Formats: sequence, structure tokens, C-alpha cells
Amino acid sequence: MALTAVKGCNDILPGESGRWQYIEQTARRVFELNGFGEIRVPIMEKTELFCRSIGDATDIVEKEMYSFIDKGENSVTLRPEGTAGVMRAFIERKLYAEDPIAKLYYMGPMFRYERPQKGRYRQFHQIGAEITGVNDPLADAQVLNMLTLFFREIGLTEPTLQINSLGCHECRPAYRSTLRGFLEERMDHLCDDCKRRFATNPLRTLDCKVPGCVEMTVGAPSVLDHLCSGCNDHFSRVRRYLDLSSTPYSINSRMVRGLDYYTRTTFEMVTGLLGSQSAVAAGGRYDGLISQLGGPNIPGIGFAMGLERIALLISNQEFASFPDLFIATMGSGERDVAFHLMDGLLKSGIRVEMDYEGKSLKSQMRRADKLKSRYSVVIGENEAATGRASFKRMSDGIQTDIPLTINAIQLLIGKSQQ
RNA sequence: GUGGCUGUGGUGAAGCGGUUAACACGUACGACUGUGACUCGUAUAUUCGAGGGUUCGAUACCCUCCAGCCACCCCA
Repeated sequence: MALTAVKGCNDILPGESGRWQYIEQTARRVFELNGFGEIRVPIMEKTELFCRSIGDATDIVEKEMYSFIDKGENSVTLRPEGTAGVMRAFIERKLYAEDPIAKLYYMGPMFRYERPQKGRYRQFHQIGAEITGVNDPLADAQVLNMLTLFFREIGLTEPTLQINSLGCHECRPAYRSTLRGFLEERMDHLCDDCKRRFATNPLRTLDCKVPGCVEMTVGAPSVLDHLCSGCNDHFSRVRRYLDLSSTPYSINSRMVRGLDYYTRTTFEMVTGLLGSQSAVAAGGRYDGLISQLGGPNIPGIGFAMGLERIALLISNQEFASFPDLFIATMGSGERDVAFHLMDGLLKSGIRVEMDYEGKSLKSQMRRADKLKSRYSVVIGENEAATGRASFKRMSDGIQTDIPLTINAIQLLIGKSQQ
């Protein structure tokens, strides 16, 4: 194969795109119901934006970014996630000036230079939502309820909500050193990865899969026991609101984030059905991000969900649609008649296919069958002359003789539609 | 970046040193010269991911590369 797609980049073919449209439409409906408006931002940003928001020391920034120098010698990067660009726009376009409370959603491709595997690609797609300007845990709860509603609407009960609190800039550093102290004593028993994590991100040792590490961290101090009173109060109110709305969740005090900007509430929708990619949606609060990017001191909370992963979870559902009518023709003069008829029917919203190339009637009928057309009609000399034709219902072969007019056809097709 | 597995037509695959590269599905056309599905017929890989090597001979054995999948790291 001479020309192939870039590694880890996929084509979504017509047979599959219906599934994607369904996910996107459901998200739009649920998010807009909750008062969110779509924001469309570039898929490319200055590299610096991601370094400053996601964090210089994260894996995303250190090794996964698609960055390059453009002809103006600026370093630009294909966005590895959506929040940074949305917040950049929020600040740059001064959306906060009119209303500090913004509820925004976005969808589109993201890019990370990783080895592809199940449910993870170099170009992947996310749908995300953000609320700015609300400190109150009500915002956290609304976001979580909306996410839960989305999965219910999409027909999935499997992913379950897990929540945690990572504390704030006050209490997290203290917890970090407490945890380090705990780990230091067990250093010798930790795996090599965890020894490295000890330095870079000690919280990550808590969800290491190596049995030895799991064993060693059994009695590890929990973030939730080390929250400051503000964070503690915030987290308990989030839980209260979730209980109030009967939103199912579980607390996972070992849940960690890969991006630096998260504070307080973090959450994931997790599933056991996607191999090692368990998270189908994830997010959290990011109270310091906007000011860190040079904007006003406004809090935020949001999430992103992975379209590929959701598409895998609903891959058993069917989304195909079929023609209402297939017009077969006998000669070139009749094809003119058929084309004119097709045009009129299309303009009145009836989905029609016809033969394009003057094939045999047999071939045309086979095609009508293959396309799963509901009806077919043959237009020959007779029909063209009399203006009447037999419309065949493909499911049972029953033919109905009606005039070749838009109205009559509309009536026939509309009638059996219900 | 690391590891494991796999690469035969549009698809699923058999073949494992000498075959017309089996079979099935799909696709196209036909059997009815005005009607699909079922049935039947015909066609559909000069070539086995690419390049080397071993051999009289390699799709098969060896090496290198490439690609895909899955896993690790990390993550949606």
C-alpha cells in the first residue's frame, strides 16, 4: 500500500459515522438542555498554552504533543485536550466581562503522540463541557448529573461514576509530603515505575497495578483524610447534592489526574469493557487555571469524554437508514422521466435512488434489494405513456398501481411508514 | 519509548519446501430479453506486507525493515 493514513489516525466510514452522529447529537441535546452553548476553537494553539495549563512535567507535555515550528517560526501544537483552548478563548475574548458564569461545550479531534491501542489513538475525539465562575459545589453536582444523564440517554448503564477530591493548593502539598513519607519507608518494595513516580507524581503509586505495590500501599494515607476544612466541606456538599439527585457514584480516593490544573473535585466514568482503557469520561475542578493563564481569578469545572471509547461501547446498536424508493428504468427516455421524478421526490423529502447507468432490470432490482429500499418501481414505455406504475413493496413483493405523481407516491410511502 | 502476537484477494481464511494458491462470503454479469431475496452458472490473488538470504525450487525456512493489533508507560 503506497499511501496510508498516519499511524493512529482512523477513517470513520459511512457505516460507522451514524454511531458518531448519534453520540454527538445526544451530547448536544443533553448539554443544551443544561444551558451549555457550543464553542468552536482552533485545533491548533501556541505550544506555550499547553505547557502552562497542562503542566510542563506531565507526560502529555513531555512526550505526547504534536508540536512543530510553522513558517513564521512560531511553535504551535495540535491540541492534546480541549480545556486549555477553551479557557484561552474565554480569557482572550473576555467572555467573563459579560457574565463570569459561562457554560460551554465543544467537540472535535485531539492529538497525542502515543502508541495506538484499543480505544486510544493519535487522533482521537472528545466532547467536553466546562462551567466557569461558580465556586459552589452545585456546579460540580450539575456537571456530574449531566454526565450521568448523557450516558443514560445514550443507552449505557455500564460506566459508573467515581469521584474524589484532590484538595487545593493549600492542602495538597501537605498531603503529598505525608504520602511521600509513607512511601519512603517502603521504597525497597516498590516497582521501578513507582520509584520513579515517587519523585514525579507520588499519588500515582496508589493506582499501580503491580501486586507488590498494591500490597505496600494498603494502609497509605488517603487524600480525603488530609483535606483542609474548605475542601472537605466542598466535597461533602458535592456528595450531598449527588445523593439528593439520586445520582449513583462511588468514592475512589486513589483516583489521580494526569493534568496539573485539577483541584478539589475530580471524577471519572469508568467501564470494565474496554480492556485497559477504563475511563470513558473524566474531568474535575480547575480553580486556578484561568488566572494561571493570565485571566481573572475565576474558578472552573469540566470534563471530556472519549468518542472512540463511547462508540466502542455502543457498537452493537444499528444506525443505518434506507431509501424509501428505488426507481428502475427500461430505456434512456424513461431515465429522463425517472430523473425528473426523483428530483421532485427528493425535494419533498422522500429518499430516492435510481439506476445511473442503464443496467439490466435484473441488476437494478438487485440493487434496490441491496440498498434495502422500501419500495421499487419500474418505469418503462408503458408507464411513461400512461403516467401510472406498479409500486412494489420490497418486504413482501405486493404491488400497488398508482399514478406517477409526487402526491400519490408521498401518500403511499407516508401511509405505510406508521 | 518498551514488550508480546500477527501479516495470503474486498472480507473470513486453508496451504507450511515443488499446488491451476482450496473453500466460504462479498462483488459483477448472466440463467427471465419488464421485476429483488432462494437456486444455478461464469468471472473475480501471475501472487502470498516489503527487501535481502538459504535452496535446483520458497507463500512456506533465516535475516532486516514496515504495518496492524494488544499490553506496559500514560491517558479520554
